[in-house]
Amino acid sequence: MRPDMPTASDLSSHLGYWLRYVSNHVSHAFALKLGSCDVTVAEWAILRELYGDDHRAPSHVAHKLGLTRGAISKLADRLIAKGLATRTASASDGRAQTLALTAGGRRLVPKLAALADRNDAEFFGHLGPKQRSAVERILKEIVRIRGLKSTPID
Amino acid sequence: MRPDMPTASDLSSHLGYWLRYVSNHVSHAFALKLGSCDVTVAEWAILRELYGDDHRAPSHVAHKLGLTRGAISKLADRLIAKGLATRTASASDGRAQTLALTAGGRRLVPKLAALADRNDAEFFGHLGPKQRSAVERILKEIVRIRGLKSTPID
DNA sequence: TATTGTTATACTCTATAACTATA
DNA sequence: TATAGTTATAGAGTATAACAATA
Repeated sequence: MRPDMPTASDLSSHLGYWLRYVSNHVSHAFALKLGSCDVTVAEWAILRELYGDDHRAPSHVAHKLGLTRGAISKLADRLIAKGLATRTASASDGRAQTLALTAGGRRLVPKLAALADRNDAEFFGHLGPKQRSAVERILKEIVRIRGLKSTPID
Repeated sequence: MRPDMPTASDLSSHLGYWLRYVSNHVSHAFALKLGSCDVTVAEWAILRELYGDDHRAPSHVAHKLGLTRGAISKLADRLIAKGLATRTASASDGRAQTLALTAGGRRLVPKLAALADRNDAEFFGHLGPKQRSAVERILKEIVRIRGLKSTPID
């Protein structure tokens, strides 16, 4: 370091930086695993969402995942093309649609979840249960706080 | 939840999932702030790297940031086009290059760091100092462990 | 042959904005 | 007019692989 250099705060201290660094690598490793099932990380997020909460409006999924409706629309197209999900028009509201898993999609989710388990173990397996749950709690807390604060996404 | 549904491990328990969720939002919010200085998040990572460790080989930067040389090459092009960095041929090795900040680039880093500070505060400001340093330690530890394990990136 | 870097190509991810159809 | 959803467009981010120059 140069003694005459402005500190620029402490460059190594931004949590966002390390979060992005680690997240990029965790997601990339996971993407390689999911690739063996021809599914991407973003697709997995939707499958996972629909698995617990089937027949949902695209806008609901968008809100849950923190994405725009346009993004969900495109991802849903891919899932449908792969035979993993369906899109159904609502009977009561001509504008509304519903997303759901096909039988194949539903069967696939536990397999993908096993890959997610393995990926998690590779990156976080060394953490003790207390550390692990502390991280999980902190992340979910941020989502909660930001979720309340956030203006509608589009 | 459907009582007959296979558990698929616990879908809400993948740290990688929450990490990606939070990281995406933190990075997006940061990108909006950096946009006011016409800098992207990936460009910031390089500027930040060169600020503390100037005149570095692209391959060194790639290794530090966990990216490929091709990715650095493209990002460096953009930084050079913006007048924030320079690329210099090595005298001793005809293949080697060196990246460094321009005076303007060096002046810009503290401003960007202030934006990073602000972004961090928005997302992590509610954490106590102990929580904060715990998260930081855990993230850096993962980088350390994975760094040792990882095969060269290309 | 091995290494440093660049370039060409291709995808995913995601947003914004315009648009369609319905309410 | 407002809302649900789709589509068009665009750009960031990144990888892989082929390539050129040098060692």
